[in-house]
Order: sequence, then C-alpha cells, then structure tokens
Amino acid sequence: MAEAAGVSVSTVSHVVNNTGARIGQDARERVRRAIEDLGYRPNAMAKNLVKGASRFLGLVADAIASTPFAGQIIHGAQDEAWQHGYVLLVANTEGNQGAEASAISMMLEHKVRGILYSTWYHRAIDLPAGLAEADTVLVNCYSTGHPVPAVVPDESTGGRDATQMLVDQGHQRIAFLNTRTPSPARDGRLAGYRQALQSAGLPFDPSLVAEVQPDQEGGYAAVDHILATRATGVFCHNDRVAMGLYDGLRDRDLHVPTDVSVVGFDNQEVIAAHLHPTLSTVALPHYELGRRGVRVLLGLDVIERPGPLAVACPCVPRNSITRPSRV
Amino acid sequence: MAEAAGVSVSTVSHVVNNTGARIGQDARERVRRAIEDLGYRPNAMAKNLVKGASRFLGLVADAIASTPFAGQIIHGAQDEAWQHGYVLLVANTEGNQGAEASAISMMLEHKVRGILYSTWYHRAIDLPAGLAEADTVLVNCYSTGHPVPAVVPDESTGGRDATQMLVDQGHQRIAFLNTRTPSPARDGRLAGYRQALQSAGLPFDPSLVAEVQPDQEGGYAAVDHILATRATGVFCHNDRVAMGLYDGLRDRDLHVPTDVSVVGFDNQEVIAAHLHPTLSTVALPHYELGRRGVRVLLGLDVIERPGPLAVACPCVPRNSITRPSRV
DNA sequence: CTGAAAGCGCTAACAA
DNA sequence: TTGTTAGCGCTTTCAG
Repeated sequence: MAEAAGVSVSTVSHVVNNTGARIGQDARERVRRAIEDLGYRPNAMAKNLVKGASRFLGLVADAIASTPFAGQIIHGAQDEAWQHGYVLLVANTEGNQGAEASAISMMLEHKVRGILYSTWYHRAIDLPAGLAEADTVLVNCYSTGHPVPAVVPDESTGGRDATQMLVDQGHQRIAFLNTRTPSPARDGRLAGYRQALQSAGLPFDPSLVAEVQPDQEGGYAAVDHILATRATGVFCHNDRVAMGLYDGLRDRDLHVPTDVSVVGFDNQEVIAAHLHPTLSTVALPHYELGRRGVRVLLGLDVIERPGPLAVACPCVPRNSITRPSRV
Repeated sequence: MAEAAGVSVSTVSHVVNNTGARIGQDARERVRRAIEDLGYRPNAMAKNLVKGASRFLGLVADAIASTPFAGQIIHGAQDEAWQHGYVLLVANTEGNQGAEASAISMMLEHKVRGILYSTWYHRAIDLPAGLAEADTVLVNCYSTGHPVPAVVPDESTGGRDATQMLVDQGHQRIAFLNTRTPSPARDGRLAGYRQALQSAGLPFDPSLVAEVQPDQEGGYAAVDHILATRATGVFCHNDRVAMGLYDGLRDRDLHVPTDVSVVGFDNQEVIAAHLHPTLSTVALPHYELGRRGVRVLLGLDVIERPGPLAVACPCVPRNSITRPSRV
C-alpha cells in the first residue's frame, strides 16, 4: 500500500494484522487513515506466498446439478470451511475424467489445504489420480482400494428408522419398495428394514420386498403388487417412489394413510413436504456430509473406526403414517 | 523447484509454460525429468502475484441451498469460467449481511477478476457495499439504484410462451394462477399472459386470473375457483402450483389434460417430468444465467440495451395439454 | 516503538 | 540457448 502513510511496510503489516507489536498511536492512526483513503486491501496471494500455505479448500463434485439436494453438500462444506477461515474452490466435473484431473491439479497448484471429493449419490469410487498428493476426504462416496477418509450417510440405520416408524404404529405387514440399482443405498436400507422387523419380532417375508425403478414411475407401477401383498405399510426406497405410489393408490381410490401408510427416504423437500398428505420420510444428511467432510479434513473430527464415517439420517415424521385399519 | 535439474529458474519457467523461447533438447529433458521426479507443481499464487492478476472469479450467492435448482447457477458459472481458465471462489451468505460483506472482502483480497452476485429467486436488490470495488455482474437479480450489469430470466416472454402453448391447442378460456408475492416473476408472467391472449384475439378477463400462494397448497386450494371459471386451460405460476392443482383436480375426479389442460413454469425436474401426466412447462434458465453472467463479466458478451440482459425461458412441452373438450 | 532487509516462488527483461 | 537480476506484496527476524 503506501508509505504514503509515512511509515514502513513492516509497521503497516503490524497494524493491519495487529500482531502484538507495540506501535505508537500516531503511526497507528496514520496507517488507519491511509488504509481508509487508499481503499487498501491486503493482497491475500502475497500473504499466502510468504506463509507457504493457503486458506483454500478444494471441493470437486461429479455433479453439482444432477440432483436437487446435491448442492447441500457444497453448502455444508462452505459454511464449515468459512467458519475456520477457509475459502472453497469449487469444481464441477460432470463425471468427466479429464475435467477431474485438471480440476485436481489446479487445486494442487493453488496449494489447497486439502480436497473434498464428492459424488451426488452414495457409491464406491476409484480414487482419482492426483488426489493422493493432497489431504483428501471423500464425501458421499468411499474408496474400496486405498483407505482414504470418507464420510457417508448411514443407510442402514436410516432404513431401520424408516421401518420403525411403521412398526411403531402397529404395522405388521410392511412392504419395502427397494431400488433395483445395486448400491450402498439398496443394501443398507434393506439391512435396516430387516433389522427393524427382527427387533420387532416380525418375520422377514421376501415376498414383501420388491425392486423397482427408483422414481415416480417405479412407485406407480408397483401399486398392484403392493395391494396383492396386503401390506398395510410401505417403506419406499425414496420420496419419488413414494410419490408414484401415492398416484397409483389414488387411481384405485385408495387413501394414504388410512388405507396404506407410506414412508419415504431422502426428504426431498419439494416432494415430501407437499404431497397430500405430507410424506413421512428419513432425511439424507447432505449438508451434514459436507460439513463433516471439512471437519475431518481439518482434523477437527477424527474417524475412529476403520471404514467410512457414517452420518445419521434423521427421521422426518409427517402425515403419511397412521395405525393400520386391519392387521 | 529445483535447479536439481541443473538449470536456472528461468529455464524451468520457459519449459513449463512453453513460451516461445528456444531451449535445448538436453535442458528440456532434464527439466521434464526433474518435474517428474520431484512431483513438481508450479505455485499458482506466486504466479498470480507477479502477474498482478489472478484467475479467480467470485460467486456470492444468497442461498445455494434453498431452492433445488439454484445450484444450476453455480454450475453454469463454473463451466463457463473453467472454460476460460478461471476458477470459481464460492461463498454462500444465506442472506446474512455480515457474511456477505466478509465474503466480498475476502474475494477482493484475492484480487478476483470480478464478482458474480446471485440470488435464488429473481428480484431487485440493493447493491451490497464493496461490490463497487470490483467488476460485478448481477445474476437473477438487478439493482434499481446503480446501473450494474445484470442477467435475469425473461419472465414475460416465458409467460407468453406458456400461455401460447394453451392457445395453440385451441383454448379460449385460459386461467392464470399467479403468485401473490410481488416480484418480477409475478408482473412479467402476467404481462406475457396478457400479451399471448391479445395476439390471439382473446379478451383479457380479470376474473380468470387469481393470486395464490406459490406452492402445492396454493394450487390445491384454487381448484374450486378454477372450476367456477369454466376455464379449459390453466397457466400456473410455477410447477408446484401445478402439482397442487393436479391433486385437487383428481380429488374431484377430473383428469389432466382431458378435463383441464395445465401448464407450469420453472421446469423443476423432480416434479414436472414425473407428474401424471408429465407437465408441460417453461424452464427457468438457471444454468444459462450463470453462464451468461460470467460471459458478460469477462466481456465476452455485451449488454447492448440498458437494463438487465433477459435470458430466454425455453418451452418444455410434455403431456399436460390437449385440445379443449368444450369451448 | 519503528525500520531495513531477506525471502516466499515465480516471470520478464536483459545479458552473456 | 541459457543464466542473472529485479521485482510482485507481504511477513518476519533483527537492529536501531
């Protein structure tokens, strides 16, 4: 800035960062005024250069866009990073290998403190080359090869809690409309479903679980099957399936929850909070995933046990569940 | 890096950036090998320092999260920025004044090339202090005070096109379920609605336009009113209202589109593409907004006329419109 | 209390 | 074809 303030650079540095250095009132004042007048801003890059470390955190995502709530990961990461004085460098790679590689090396060149690598749906990944060069944590995904710290949703506890909401109301025949796509979500939620049944002393009846396309169409198409099972409650793999199920049920003049109780998964606001009746569901903790991701990156949280850190999926009870009219 | 390669820094600089400088094969090779061995990465911050300009673009958003598609703005901005060698610094402020101010000054300190300031719904804003210090473009909002470049959706053309889809199928009594929230969207879409009627030679009947809460509940509650108007087609302020309307109609055993044709706005994928029947709508061009925002920021696009640059809202015809059964 | 000087990693003349 | 040198804007000893 300016020794237009009539002092040396080091003096300026001291007052700007107010280090412990004892600086006289007059000098201090002169600097303040010069800052004011010149509209001076310290140059963060020069600062980082000399400090040898930046305040950047990289976030590379395979799809900021594809799914409505994926943005929540960024949001959570950003909030937590910010709180610790870090700034997020965001790169979207749309799954493109080349983009991914150049995003990562750009981050490395900016000497980021670390990199968060996130996917829009929970899955196993092959660790992109380059990530090894930096502190990395995986968000919403995990590496089967190298043991890289990872943060993922706790699918099975989520599945258990979803089922439990039905059990709590006295349902005994509970169907599960799972996805047909192989994934941690499919396996985890199924495990949770079985767990809830078991702890309730209910038998596991394979005919009660069906695999469908994980969207409205899948739920809609499954109505007849559900009706045939004479289930009184249905746990849907996600809110979209539940929405399709609502539609199908209504087409047969059946009513949620009086005829059939329904519970979803994901807590996709636009849907769950506004269906008729509003949908009880279990939330995918995207915001929390992002937040925890930076916490483990910064060493604020420690992953105790081997394997990914499982983040709880909170229940969001609404109005799609009631006691069964028959048993 | 290393004169461990046995050459001078400037030689390294030349081969890394391959400037036109003629460098001998041996030296070139030695540098390459040293880069390889040392895992050398040029320090972007040092480079920026000496160049006096960074390759950063700032994006401050009032809510990355709140609305599902807001993330698309980031996505579009990121893609376009990336393409021109810029990196996005993202900050979410959740509307918080303090966060906003510190986000902006952090960006200024990093000597960003410019700042994109975006809001999650189209509206007028007061320009945050500090933005004046940088090249700024407003995205999805505009300043009434200072004439800052802005990029917004073309609400009125969107409203016209939405209505036109109904007109094209021969509808003559077209209702409009507008939002009651004062906003550019409300005014623009209404203007477009009137424009379409007029150019079709249809009268504007104020009793055909109602203002509702802009979500599913609003659409649901408006069914009786719609029925009373004997409209054959309904233009809904957004897809959520349309979804509510679907629900209400079905409760009265009425069918879309045979009994009533419906068109939405926003093109909120989760909803519009999966309703029964799928919803014809007009898309809010969030991705494009972000993209154009960086283009005007970088001077690649020029805003000719005064006022915000209006980005087209494309029609997305699906299956909720048919010819009216009665006129 | 304050300033001089070295140096962070790099680029850009300019010499050699 | 390659090396030397002077900074970019800042922090940080170390002297005064």
